[in-house]
This record gives sequence, C-alpha cells and structure tokens, in this order.
Amino acid sequence: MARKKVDLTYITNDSKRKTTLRKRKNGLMKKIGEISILCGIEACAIIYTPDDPHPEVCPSNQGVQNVLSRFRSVSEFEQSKKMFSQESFLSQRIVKARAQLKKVSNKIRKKEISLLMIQYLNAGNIFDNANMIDLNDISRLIDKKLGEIERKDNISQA
Amino acid sequence: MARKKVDLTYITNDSKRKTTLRKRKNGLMKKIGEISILCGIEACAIIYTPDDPHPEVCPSNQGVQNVLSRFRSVSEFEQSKKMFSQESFLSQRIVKARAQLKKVSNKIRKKEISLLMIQYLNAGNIFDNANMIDLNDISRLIDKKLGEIERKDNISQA
DNA sequence: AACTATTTATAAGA
DNA sequence: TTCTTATAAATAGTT
Repeated sequence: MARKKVDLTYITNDSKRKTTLRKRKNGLMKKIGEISILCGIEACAIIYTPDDPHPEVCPSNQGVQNVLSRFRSVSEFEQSKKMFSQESFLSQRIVKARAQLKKVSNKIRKKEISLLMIQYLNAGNIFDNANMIDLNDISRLIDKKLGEIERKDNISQA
Repeated sequence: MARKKVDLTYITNDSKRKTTLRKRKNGLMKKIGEISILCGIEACAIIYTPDDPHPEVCPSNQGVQNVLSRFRSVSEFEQSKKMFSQESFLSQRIVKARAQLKKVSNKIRKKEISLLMIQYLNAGNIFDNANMIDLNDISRLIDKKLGEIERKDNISQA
C-alpha cells in the first residue's frame, strides 16, 4: 500500500522482497501488540525468515525462549545417549517386560503429545509462563499415568 | 485507526471491544496471507478469543486441524483407559522392569517433547503438512529409540 | 534509514 | 450485524 497498489504475487527482486519483509514484519508485530492490548486477548505471530534458522516469535515470551534454549543445548542429547549405554546390563526378562510397556507407553505418549500440542495451540497457555511450556508438567502427567499401571499390580513405585 | 486516533488501552465497552477484535483479527489474517505470498515465507498467527476455547490459527492448515480434531475425540482417551485396565494381569517381575524403563522413557520423552516443540516452533515445518504434525513421525522416533535399547540386550522387537 | 504519496485498515456512524 | 465514510496507519517507491 502506497505509491502504487501492490499486486499480490511473490516479489522476485531480492532486495525489494527483503525490504518489504522487514517493513511488513514490523507492522504485523505492532498489530499483534495492539490487538492484544485493545481486546485483552492473547495473540501470537510466528514468522519464519529464510536467513534465520529460528522463527521470529511475537511476543517473545520466556516459555518459548526456554524451550528453544533447551533444545539448543545439545548436551542434553549426549546425556541421553550415555543413558542408553548404561541400560545394557538389563536382563532378557526385563526386556520382555519392556516390550509390553512399550506398547502401553507408546499409546500414553501419543495422548501426551496430543495434549502438549493442544496446550501449545491454546494461546491462552502460551503466555502463562508459570504453567505452560514447563516440561515438568508433562513429566508429572506421565508419572501419574505410569503410577496407575503400577498400582494395578499392587506394587508401590520402585 | 479511523474517525479518531485510537489510544492503546483496553477497550472496556464489551460490544466495542468485540467489534474491534473481529475487525482487527480479519485485518491481521489478511496481512499474514499477504506477507507470506509477497515474501515467499511462512507466517502464522494464533489468536485466542475468550468465547471460543479453541484458538484461531492462520493459515488453517491440515496438520493443526488433525491434531485438534484428534484431541477433541475424547473416545481416544477412553480407549487408553481400557488399555490400562488390561494391564492388570502383569506380574510383579514385569512391574519391576517397568520401573526401570520408566526412568529411561521419561528421559526419552523429554527429548521427544523438546523436539516436537521445536518442530512446531519451526514455522517452516508448520506448513509442511506431509511431515509436520503427523504424530506417526514421533512414534517412529520413539520406536527407534526403544529399539536401540532392545538391541543392547540382543533381543529383537517383541 | 528517512521521506511522502498513496493505499489500506478501521472507528464511528447509519 | 453489515455497509459506509472519514480519518488514522501502513507502506511502496523514492531519496
């Protein structure tokens, strides 16, 4: 919108496109802020720019930042690798039990993931930093469910 | 913006606020569409309206819809409940094994969830309906990791 | 990065 | 709610 009516097609000129992106991104983020304040709602925009491997999230909230930084610390993945190696001492019998649990936990996990996705999509939660993207909540949920299984066997948590 | 300069504070009048929300939401969604096309990027807005328990996602893509509808079908949760009951026949020994796996799988799960969050936050994937929010991908990843554990015990998948 | 001529968005009114 | 319209805001092209 300005000197000329814009036709809604991909801008092939690289510098023009980049400029337009910068300008419109700013405008968009401003609008998000405005609608949030004016209407007392939660709104969020995610813009993925080609140069930056990380999407621009607005408003930049702590919860999202936490998850991002957590992911970036690859060390966690290294830890889990080590953990796997340590498992090698387990007996065949336990392995069979695992196959059982695997079936159950796969299902549980699917529910968990659906739930997580919903919590994320539920923008009301996105901004509730205290509750939202805290993975501990998910872990607790899992613990509870696994606890249910264990209770069925009249065994307290090992 | 119009007849009067808007002051950036919460609109207390209910009907006015609702009208403004509707208008600005439309504008915002339009802008999102424009920037996506003009700049050849992926952009996404999530707006949470008080009345609707489900946030408005733009662009409404199939992947997100799938997850939402999956969650809404509560029957799935009922199914998983039944599954848990069926587990009651399991022996003490298996229960002990479970406690072991629980520790492992909790850690795995945390990685999984971090990864999922990232995939979601990575807007480039949001729009890749074929790859993104398909929970089967996650399941496959989990299977692979559990497979790794089982391999350590020289046991093929049960 | 700043500047305008215009287009676009939209607050208020009908 | 929908349409209209005056005005504010956004922004395409320019400098």
